[in-house]
Parts: sequence; structure tokens; C-alpha cells
Amino acid sequence: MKQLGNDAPLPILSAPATINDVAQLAGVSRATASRVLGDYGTVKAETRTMVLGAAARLGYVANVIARSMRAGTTQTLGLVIAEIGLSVFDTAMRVVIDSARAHGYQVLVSNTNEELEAERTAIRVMLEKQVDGLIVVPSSVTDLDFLNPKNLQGRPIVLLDRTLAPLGLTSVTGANRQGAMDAVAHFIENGHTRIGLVVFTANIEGQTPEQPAGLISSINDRIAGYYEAMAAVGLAVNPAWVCFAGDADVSASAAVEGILDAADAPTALLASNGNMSLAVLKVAKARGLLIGRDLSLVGFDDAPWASIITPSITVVNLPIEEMARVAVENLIGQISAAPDARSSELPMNLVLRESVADLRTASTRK
Amino acid sequence: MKQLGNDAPLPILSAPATINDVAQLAGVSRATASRVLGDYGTVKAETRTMVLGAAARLGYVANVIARSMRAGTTQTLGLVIAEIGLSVFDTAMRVVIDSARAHGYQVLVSNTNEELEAERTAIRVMLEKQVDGLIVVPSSVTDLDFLNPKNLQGRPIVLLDRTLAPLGLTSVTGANRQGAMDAVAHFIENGHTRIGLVVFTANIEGQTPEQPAGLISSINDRIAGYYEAMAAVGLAVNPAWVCFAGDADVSASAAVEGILDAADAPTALLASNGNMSLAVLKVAKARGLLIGRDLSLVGFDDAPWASIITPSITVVNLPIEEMARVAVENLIGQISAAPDARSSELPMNLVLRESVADLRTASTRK
DNA sequence: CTGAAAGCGCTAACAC
DNA sequence: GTGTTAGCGCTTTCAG
Repeated sequence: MKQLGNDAPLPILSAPATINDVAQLAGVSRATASRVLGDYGTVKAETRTMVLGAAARLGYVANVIARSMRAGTTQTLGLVIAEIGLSVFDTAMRVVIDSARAHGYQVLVSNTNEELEAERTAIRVMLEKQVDGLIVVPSSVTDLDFLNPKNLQGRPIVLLDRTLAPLGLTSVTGANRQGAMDAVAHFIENGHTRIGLVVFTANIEGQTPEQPAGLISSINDRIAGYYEAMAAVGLAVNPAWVCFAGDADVSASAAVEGILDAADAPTALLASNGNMSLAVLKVAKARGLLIGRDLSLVGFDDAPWASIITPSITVVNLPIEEMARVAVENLIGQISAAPDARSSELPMNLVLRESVADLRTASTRK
Repeated sequence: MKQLGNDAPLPILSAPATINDVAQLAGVSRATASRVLGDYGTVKAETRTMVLGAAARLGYVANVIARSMRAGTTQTLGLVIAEIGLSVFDTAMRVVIDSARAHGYQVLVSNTNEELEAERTAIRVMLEKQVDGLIVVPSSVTDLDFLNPKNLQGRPIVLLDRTLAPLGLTSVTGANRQGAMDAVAHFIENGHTRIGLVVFTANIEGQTPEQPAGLISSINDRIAGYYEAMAAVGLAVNPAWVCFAGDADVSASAAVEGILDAADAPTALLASNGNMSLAVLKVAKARGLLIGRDLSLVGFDDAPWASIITPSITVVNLPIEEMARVAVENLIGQISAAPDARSSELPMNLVLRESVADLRTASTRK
């Protein structure tokens, strides 16, 4: 390699310039170039200028991969999402990505489509890629030893939206049980007594009236809240009012249809998530049922359209933005040192709109 | 370092196991361990078993970062999205992530919120992280020298949804001009002559009736299509029917309000994207206007709610899933070798639903 | 203030 | 079939 003076002509590089090229062109050692580029140690102002000039001339871009190798940190977080396209998770992604960036981290994203195997692979790949930490929306409640910290190469993890009790991992969730109870209470306040529950839950085939085993915690809690709120006021639940569906298309609709076809069909439906709200809307539309009059609906997770359509939809809102922010901060906290890995459960609040009919005969307005 | 036999006791490692640890525990050289783990070259079956066993016992996870450094490839794609949360881009993300994975690539995602500076930074960070290629939804049409291939370290790039004519980069877009023309033609077919256009366009302040300079190509093409279709049938465009808004909340609503308040207000509105459709819905709701009767609407980009609400919304659908797939395949094609970097423009199609009123007096059904 | 040299974990010639 | 060795690009002691 020929030695180049300070103002040497720009060499033609086939590959992207390395720190060696910069050092050479500036006529200094690699170490000095690194000091300037990495902005540490001490370098004569003049030398610094030379190096910076050389870097600029060469269009030098640091190879962060190489830096990572020495530093042992990649400034990258892994985000494993159960279902991109579901409004609540899209929002979570946006916030995770944006606030990670604000903290100097990039985000590697994987989508599992609620499939266990995809999740397992995603985690492995991210560990291989040496992410500094993981934010995971877990999609299964069994066979999750791959999420056990002992298999995580010492990398911190935060669960988002769902907990995994047996593993005792840090999680950031919504108060789903309370949210469901509030929804049911709202129906009751408005004179409803026949209240149904349609649950969207990945990983089951078609639709079924029996509660599947191994539901993720958020759904589980919403179901528990529903039963608890009904029981609290002594309202009986007709088993035909509760149904579970495994996909957003046919079985979700079928589940809703099934409930509406029951002998003493509910006047009100609690939909377990955004997909299910859409399914209720779809069936109502097909049957010519006017939401908020012929059929009442409360959904979970506020979506951009929920407030704007007519009638607008009353929802139990998951504070997903805040949850995502908390998850990132908690994770970065764990990475940086302080192991204050405390789980948080954020309150959910009922957003009153127009989709619940007031069944009270007189004018008993609250 | 002490030599360990085949069945040596498991050493307690503070840091994650490296290939050295595996080799040592298996009693072979690093190279052999690498051969087994990387599945190349030839190794005696017995040795292979030893190595695999050792790796398993140690919970060995390959350090892909180190591998990348040698290989010069990271198997990672960079995705720079203009607005996470807009249905069309969320879908693009899902497809990019999923199909990249199907090709053995992971995806680093950044969100620019349509801000030039964020985009510039995102690209730089991704180059630093040595992504093998970039998929970018560019948010600006000026100052984009950072997207010039000569500043991209030789890494291929594919533009999604929008072109950048001066740079001549490969792009995958929709036939926006044609789409807008189809929408206008549909209005006209249904007897509308006063047809308005509300445009959502980031990076302007508030709302304005004049067409801002430097609009991204997709929006530009939609606007051009609108004017062209009107001109084609000799329909005059009242300037008051066209308005531009810079944010999804107040100014989008204000733009719609402004148009509806015009002396000869349009009977039909073409909304330039999903955000704008929502704004039209919002204003219509506030004014008690029934879409599909009092005011007709055609939007762009099909969203999950568009078909389900009442009335359902007629849209010009961007084939975003296919576009995203094509973008990934094109990019990976460029990475792998074959520089068949041809841009594609995919057809858009009008999805007829219920949001356009038939103004023709008699029963001239088509 | 700057340079020489070691090494992060891995793979790939090249020997034997 | 397997081991030795060099080196990807970078940072960081340690000398001077």
C-alpha cells in the first residue's frame, strides 16, 4: 500500500472506505483516525481537521458492525410482534421504533402472525444478531422455554400487552379484567341484561363456543372480567352468548352470527379486540342491524376509524402508546444497568360513544 | 486455557458461549467447530456429533455479527417508512418483513414521519449498520442527495410507493394518475359534475388552496389525474374545490370544511389518502351529511374498515401487498447479482361500494 | 499528542 | 478430516 500525503489525490476505492483508507489519506495512524471519528481521546486540532477532511472526501461511513464486535453492544433492540396490521400493534411498533431511536437504538422487527414456531425462530435470529434487548408480544402460553432468561444469552426482555406468568418476566400490560368489567357495567347501566362476548383468539381452528385452553393473558383477563361483572350483579350468562373464533374472516363472522341466532339473543356484544369489532360491524351490516339501536357494541382497543364512523364505537381503550413507551424505557433501563425490572399494568378507560343503545324505558339518564 | 476432554464437565461461562468454547468442550479446533456449525466442508460424523453436543450443552448461539464481518453481508434489509400507522404503510411493512424473512433476511425499520431530516439520519444509520439493501418510502422531493447511489456505499435501493425522478432510482409504485382518473370518471358516470379534491400532504403548514411545490410523486400523479379526467370531459374545476392540508387533524378537517362551504360546493369529493378519507367522514358526521347520499366520496388505499362501515367507502385501491413483495424481490435480486433493477408501476383498481350517490334523474343504470 | 499491536468471534485458504 | 493461521473493521491499552 503506497503512502499518501495529506493532499494526495483521491484514490479510487472499489469497496466502501474503511477507517484505514481515511487514516492513510489523512497521513495518520488508524488509532488517530479512530480517535477523531469516535470523538474521544485527544488529537491536535490540525490533525482532526485532516482526518475529518479525508473522511468527507472518501464518503466514509463507519462500520457499526465492526464497532459492535468490539463493544459487545449493537444499539439494536428486537421487537417481536404478534400481528402487524392490527391497529393496536401498529401503534406499538411506531412508538417502540420512535422512542428507541430517541434513545439511540434501532429496531429489528419480526412478525409472528401469532405462530409459536415463527416466534421461536424470531427470537433465535435476534439473539444471533446480538440485539441488546427484546420486546416481545408473546403469542403462546405453552412451550415457551425459549423465552426463559436462561436461554436468552443474558439479554433483557420485556413482554408487551401480555404476561407469561410461569416465567416471571417483566411485562407491560393493560388492566384488561377491569376494562371488561367496565364495559359490562356500562351495558348494564343502559338497561342491558343479555350481554354476549365474542372472542378473537389466534391459534384455534374455526369457531367454538367452548373456551379454548391456553389463551393469552390479555384475552383471558377480558373473559374473566366479563364473567365477573355479570356475576357481580347476579346476571346469568347463557353459554350461547359466548363464542370464540380463530380467524378474522369467516369464523369471526360465524361466531357473531351464532350468538345472534341464539334463542334469547343478546342485545349487547362485547368484542374482544379490533378484529372482532370489525366482524360484529360486518355481520350487523349484512343483517341490516343498526349498531347502537338494534344491537349494542363495545370493543377493545381504539382504532382511528372507531370514533369517526357512524355510529361511532364505544371502546375500552388500551393505552398502547404509553405501554410501548414504558416497555422501551424499562428495557433500556435493564440494558444500561439498573435492574428495576418491574412489570406494570396500566389502566384502561372506557371511551363512551354511540354504539350502546339506552334500553331503559323512561328517561333515567345518568 | 486448559484443554477439556470430550465429556468434560460443563464450564461455567459468564459471557455467552463462543465458538471457541464449543470447540474446546468438544475437543476440536475452532475451524472444525465452525465447519459443523456452519454446515460446510467435511467432518467425520462422530466429530460432528461431539460438536453439536457441546454446542447444545453450552446453549451456543452463533454470533451473526462476527459472521457478517467476515462475509461482508448482514442478511438485513433497511426499511424506511414515511408514516407508520397509515394503513397502507403498515401493510407494506408486514409484507416486507414477512417476505424478507422468507428470503432469509431480517428487517431494520425506521419511521420518518415524513420528515426529511429523520429520513437522512435513518439512511445513514442503516448504512452504518451495513444493511444489504434499502427499501425507502421517500418523504421529500428535494435535498435528496443522500439517496443518490454514489452516497449509498454501493448498496441497492428500491423506492416504494413514490418515485424520485431526478435520481432515476428503481421504484415500485401504483398507477396513481390512472387511479384518480378512474375515480373521477366514476363520479361523472353517476351524474356528478361538481367534483372536489382534498389532498393530504405532509410537510406543509395548516391548509391551503394553492398546490404546494415539491409534492411527492404519488400525490402529484393523483392530482394530475384528477385535473386530466375533469378536462377530458370538459368539466371546469372551480379552484375552491381543491384544497391541501398538512396534518391529519385540524387542517384536514378545515380543508374539507372549506370546500363544502364554497358557493357551488361539490357533490363529490376525492380524498387523496386514508387520512383524508377519515377527515371527510369526520366532517360529514359533524355536519349530519350522509355519505353516499348528501355527499359522495371516493378514497385512496383500501383500509380494513372501508368495506365494513355503513355506507362502505368506494376506493381506488393501491395493490400495496404486491408492491411490497415486488420491492423486496427486486431488492434481493439486486443484492444477489442480477441488476435487473427495473421500476414497476402496478395497476390500481376502483373498488365500487356505497359512498357514491347516483345523481342521474332517471334509471339510467349502467 | 500519536503510533503499534492486540483482539472482538468468526470463516476460509492452506497445510498436513 | 482436521488444525493453523490470517484477517474482516474497529477500538483501546500501552509505549513513546
